[in-house]
Amino acid sequence: MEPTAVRLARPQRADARRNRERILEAAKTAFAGDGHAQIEEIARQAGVGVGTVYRHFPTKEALVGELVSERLLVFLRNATEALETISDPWEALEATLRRNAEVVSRDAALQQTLMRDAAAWRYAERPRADLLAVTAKLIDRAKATGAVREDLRAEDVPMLMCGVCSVMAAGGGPGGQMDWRRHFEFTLDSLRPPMTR
Amino acid sequence: MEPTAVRLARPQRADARRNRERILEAAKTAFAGDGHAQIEEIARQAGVGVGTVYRHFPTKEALVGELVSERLLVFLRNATEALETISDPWEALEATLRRNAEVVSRDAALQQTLMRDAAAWRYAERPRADLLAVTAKLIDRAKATGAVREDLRAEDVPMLMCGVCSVMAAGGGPGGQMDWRRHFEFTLDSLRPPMTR
Amino acid sequence: MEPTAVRLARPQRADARRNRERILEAAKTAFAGDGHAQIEEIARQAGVGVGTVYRHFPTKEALVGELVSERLLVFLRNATEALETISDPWEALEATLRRNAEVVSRDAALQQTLMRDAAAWRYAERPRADLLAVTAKLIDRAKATGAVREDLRAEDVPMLMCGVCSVMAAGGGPGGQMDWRRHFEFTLDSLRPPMTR
Amino acid sequence: MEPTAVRLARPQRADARRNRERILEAAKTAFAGDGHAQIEEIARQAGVGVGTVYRHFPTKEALVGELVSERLLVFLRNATEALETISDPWEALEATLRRNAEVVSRDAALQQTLMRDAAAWRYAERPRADLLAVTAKLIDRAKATGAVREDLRAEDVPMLMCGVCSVMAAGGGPGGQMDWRRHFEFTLDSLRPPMTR
DNA sequence: AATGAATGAGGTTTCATTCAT
DNA sequence: AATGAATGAAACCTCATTCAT
Repeated sequence: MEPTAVRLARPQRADARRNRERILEAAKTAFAGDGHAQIEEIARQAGVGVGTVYRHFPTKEALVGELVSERLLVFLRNATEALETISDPWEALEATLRRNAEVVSRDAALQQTLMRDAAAWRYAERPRADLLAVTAKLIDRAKATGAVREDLRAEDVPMLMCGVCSVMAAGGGPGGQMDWRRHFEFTLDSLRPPMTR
Repeated sequence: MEPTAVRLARPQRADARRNRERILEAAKTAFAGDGHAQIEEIARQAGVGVGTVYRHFPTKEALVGELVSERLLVFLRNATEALETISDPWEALEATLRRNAEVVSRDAALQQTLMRDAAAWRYAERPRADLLAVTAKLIDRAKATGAVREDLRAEDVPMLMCGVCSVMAAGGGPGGQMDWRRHFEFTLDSLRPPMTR
Repeated sequence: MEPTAVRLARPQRADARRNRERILEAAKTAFAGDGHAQIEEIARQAGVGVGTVYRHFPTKEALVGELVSERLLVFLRNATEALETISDPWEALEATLRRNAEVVSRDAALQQTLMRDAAAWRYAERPRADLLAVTAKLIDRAKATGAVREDLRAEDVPMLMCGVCSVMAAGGGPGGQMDWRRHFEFTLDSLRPPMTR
Repeated sequence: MEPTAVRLARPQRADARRNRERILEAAKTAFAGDGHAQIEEIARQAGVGVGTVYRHFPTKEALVGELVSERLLVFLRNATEALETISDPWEALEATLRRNAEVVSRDAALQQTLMRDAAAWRYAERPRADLLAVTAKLIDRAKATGAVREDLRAEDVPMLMCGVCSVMAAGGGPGGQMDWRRHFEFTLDSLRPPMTR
């Protein structure tokens, strides 16, 4: 199934791969709490030594960056799928954003990172670009039917989702009055063409 | 040696008050940079010892909370003023939000706090309630003219501004593509009544 | 006894001063072994927390530098004393070098540092310069009587003593055949004017 | 599967030997910088895995020891050659020392080791003994002509060279005033018979 | 024989907070 | 009231060596 000829870069030892996954998994869990996590704890949870973590990820930042990348790939998958399976342009865009928001809402790590650890983005350039491209397609299709405002750009989407994420991360907010789903609906509405007043 | 009789009426209160102000001022400056600040540095800038900082604020969190409170009072003032001086309901609301956003944009400390240091909100309960009350008046007036959506609530405003703040804090974001003013305009649009489609 | 007017810089709290001494003392002992020492261990020996060590010395290097400085002051004292009390120029120079070599021989930390931790020298610029000045006087006096070679310079002394130190640090050397006192005698001889052959 | 019969005569020894050479070469280069080197880096430079390094040398110390041995053999060759080709005893001794010093000066690894890594000497017993023997011959010849002091011993030479090496390793020293060649000249002078005063 | 993944004991440094002076 | 010295739990990262593949 895997044509050997294609294996250009190291096939990577099975156990190493498994460890890598375990570390990523442990990191995800560790960050999930409040967005903070120590390498030692991640290592312990993954059942490996700290050195192993550092073998796989040169820096804590790189580890977080990988987490972000992984998530972006999920976003990308959702976006691509919506583009291909949902015929109504607005519905496709909405479904994409809604699914991705739900994905993020399950993981504080990403929220925190999407917003504050700007440096980690460096490690996720590729998936970010890809996601942006698909987003642009979704938007263009929607513009064609007049479902979204004319001035909407693909780059607006991460910006808008950043806002949604911040509400998630606020965790209910001061009076427990912050509901990210409500914020999300406002955000969706803001994508619509303006009223003719 | 110490005239006890005088102490009852809180003598040298002036000294303490001045120190308090100095600490707050120093903290504002310190946080302004990137939202991080060490107590020791704040103390030095204020020209006092760390111990003095802790005499005035039991905890770093409390200090940040006070900063937030102060800012909320500014918000409150802006909101009250708009309510009293701008006759058009929508313009009053818009002006309030715009001014307050500009205020926040000048100070990373508040941005960071508004979003991540949820705990600090505890120390600002009073001004928060007051601000909410005035905001409610601004919104009600606007609803009466149909300028804003019917389901808009005063509690939505901090939530929406949280989103705007997060974009400020992102400082341009990954590709330097995040512009909080643009996000603010989207947010304003989302307050409007939905199109009749 | 202490004229208050003179107290220009912080009188420094008594306990702080004591701690500083204790840390220095502990560091001396710790390094004495094999020239290696950990901050934690030094702190424990001094009966203080690591933080205290870092309050007094910003960096491990700075701590070592202080150790070097202290030692240089001892050298300086020996040199000055010899200059003042020993009338024969050669004997004064010889006594200085001999005493200082003995001082160093009791402490591996300094030996190691004198030779390998070049960076630590930065923290000892002042005493180094002073020592060099007195050494120059000792040498000039000796030159006048023809007791030392004409081309000898004050800067040669640290260089020559570096050699002696390295033999100390070698601790007997491979076959246990290295005796720094013997090396010292060779070194002394090399200061003499060349034979007329 | 594995032809046991053949294995008795140590087959593929060529491979192993080549690896060994490559490791040694890489180590030499790696140490040349500042005397520090990590096994992993050495392995990479040699194009082998760390495990292979450890197969050839049980310990980092042993590897360094081998490096020292190699160098001692060069010294030995120089000494032997001088003994055979230079008729004037003093000139032969001087040339030997001068050449060997130059050799060392090109390689920080050896300098560092000659002085501080006393343990590594253990791995170089044999060449050390040989070198000592030839040195003794050089010295004896020189003594016969009165060119060197009567109390000079072969064992003094490594001791004296240790001093010279330390000056090399100091790399210019604190004020950049340490010149190992100057130290070497002093050292040479100290070998001479004392003046009759 | 070779590989390189894994280990984990260090090592340095930071900083919110407490407490003796 | 004020001071700033002291604390010590984290936090990140390195590297000689072992061991499964």
